[in-house]
Amino acid sequence: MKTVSRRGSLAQKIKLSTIAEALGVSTATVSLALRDSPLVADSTRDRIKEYAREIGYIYNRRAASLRTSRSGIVGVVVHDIMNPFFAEILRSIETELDRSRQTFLLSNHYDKLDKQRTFLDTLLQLGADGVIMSPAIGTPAEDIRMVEENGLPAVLIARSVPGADVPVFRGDDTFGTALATNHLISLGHRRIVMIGGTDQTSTGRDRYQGYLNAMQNAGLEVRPDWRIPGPRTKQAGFEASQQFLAHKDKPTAAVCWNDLVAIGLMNGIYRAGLVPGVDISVTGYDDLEEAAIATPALTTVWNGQREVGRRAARTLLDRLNGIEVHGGQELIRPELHVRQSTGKPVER
Amino acid sequence: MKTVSRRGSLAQKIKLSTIAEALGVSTATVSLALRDSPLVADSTRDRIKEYAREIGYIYNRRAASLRTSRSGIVGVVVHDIMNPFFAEILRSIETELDRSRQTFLLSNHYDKLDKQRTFLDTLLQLGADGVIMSPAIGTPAEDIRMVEENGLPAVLIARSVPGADVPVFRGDDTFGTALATNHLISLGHRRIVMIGGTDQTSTGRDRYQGYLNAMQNAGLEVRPDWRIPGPRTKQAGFEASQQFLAHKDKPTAAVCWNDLVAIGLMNGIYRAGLVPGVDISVTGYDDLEEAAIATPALTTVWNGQREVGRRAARTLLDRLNGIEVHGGQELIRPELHVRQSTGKPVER
DNA sequence: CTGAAAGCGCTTACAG
DNA sequence: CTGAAAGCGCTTACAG
Repeated sequence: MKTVSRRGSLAQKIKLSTIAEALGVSTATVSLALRDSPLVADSTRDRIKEYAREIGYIYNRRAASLRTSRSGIVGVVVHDIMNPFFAEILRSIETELDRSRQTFLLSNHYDKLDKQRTFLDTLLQLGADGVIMSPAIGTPAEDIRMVEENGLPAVLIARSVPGADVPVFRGDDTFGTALATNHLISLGHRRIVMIGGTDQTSTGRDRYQGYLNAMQNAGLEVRPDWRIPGPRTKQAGFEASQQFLAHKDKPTAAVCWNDLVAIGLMNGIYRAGLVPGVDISVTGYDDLEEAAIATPALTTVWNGQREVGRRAARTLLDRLNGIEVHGGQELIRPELHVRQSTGKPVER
Repeated sequence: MKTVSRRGSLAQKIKLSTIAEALGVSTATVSLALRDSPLVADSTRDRIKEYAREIGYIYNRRAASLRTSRSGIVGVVVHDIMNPFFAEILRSIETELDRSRQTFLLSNHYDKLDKQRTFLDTLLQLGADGVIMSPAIGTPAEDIRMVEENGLPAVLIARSVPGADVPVFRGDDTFGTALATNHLISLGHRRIVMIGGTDQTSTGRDRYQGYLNAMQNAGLEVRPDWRIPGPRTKQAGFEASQQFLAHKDKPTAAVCWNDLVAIGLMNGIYRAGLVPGVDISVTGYDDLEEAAIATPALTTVWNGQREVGRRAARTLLDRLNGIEVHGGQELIRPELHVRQSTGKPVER
């Protein structure tokens, strides 16, 4: 157990000029050679690259970026990267950005505007090339405009910001929730509750609207207390189960905000001695990998996470490469995946 | 739907000298004022800061960092940030780093050495101040030494790298797995299987060793085919359930690599018409938030994720601040949390 | 308490 | 195909 010091003993910093002097060429030539410029003779290039590798040269991106004003950094900020819904989006963004050798700088904002602002500020200070964001609740269009005006192009995912004229990629939530609700109605359910979510995001409003549309089109009554709003976590779903089961109207089915809420709810239903999919039907939303192996396997709505991430990343890369891109929303069409958590209603 | 161009129309870049000229002071004074140096008169400082805010000045960290060779960036690389085990560690790292106003740059390596190397390289190029890593399987000590020698101090979490003389924070896996195994033995189980994990990581070897120790200390037989190695996911646990249930020796309990595997296994047990915690006892590892709301609530080993993250971050920050720090491993002592997924054995 | 000047390590016209 | 020189936007001795 010996003590370690802050810095290793680096003999002395190796830089372009170190190589240039050693090989008797100019720094311009070294710079061009290392970036495979056709302006440099093959033999010169090979000599330079070989020598650079040999002495362990490390390219200084700060210096380069200061000069070129391109950093190779793309920021990504979402509510919570540990949420599997965002996780799946992030994976496809990562794949796309890796391909273009962009470094991606990730952050959570936990729906806190000031955390989001701090992050955007960091990106501006680092001279990031662009940002992909799922905006925090209450993000004003002005915040988006500010970063854009400072040379940081933005692309939105999952949520839109009214008044912000940038590309947005998200699922068609109204349509998707209607799919789930209609599925329950077609099984014979009449008393259907919606659990989770909030009116404060575009997603929240849209999903509730989809539920309302489906209920009303079927001529079913919608009671205000049939909506149990709340966080979008397993824990919240678990806790909502008590409120749900104690409901005097004995609802027979629940349309859940997402798979996490649905899985939590199903756990709560089990704890109460009932069987989800038999005694109570439950639908999720997102079709996380986990949905298929839940018990019972969860009927849910596939929300195109991969697609959202892929298209958002590509659109941003296009903007970086000077390709013109359309502002405005692009909706991915969701699909219903029927599994075992839904069935015909039984009277309790 | 109008087209958006790559860059907003930024009138012209505002920099220190813009402010200096406007206010008739030097850039040195502006620089010092913005960083609250006591060298600057209060009134001068206030004038400068006020004006900077007014015209929307954005600090250029690349330029500053080029000059000072400190970037304010700390890299964090783990197998998979979406894995809830790492997620909990990351959250506490985030909290610590936020407090010190360090930007944290996150990456997955998915246990691919070259992805890890690319990331470390990026950190070196960006002049990152330090790195916290859960090293990919097979990471040679040489890789750690290289980054350290290039001025990037490293701290390891969750896994150690033999021969690398840097601080390591992880749970005491041998002890923890022995806790779980002993718990099952004390309930009366004799045929206990270990599911998930691999011999290729220090964690994998240690956890298996803990299981072996407990079994042997109790004088119980350990058969080679009582180990079902595999990935550390729900999916893997789910799939292992078939192999487990088909076992000719009819094991009555399973020590799982982690909570994810345990939850997947329990789902598989349900699917087979058996009840975990009654017909088969199952233990997890990590005590994720999810463990407490699983069905049945999972008996598991708390692994000190928060603690690991917090101490790793603090140790790195100490190194950055020139405080001497001890290399070598620090083990967090795990605790057994008994819930409903374990009980006395029943003969099948 | 403030200013003039050098320099961090690159890249990019420009000249040859 | 290669080199000399300017400049990206900061910070830091140094001088006053």
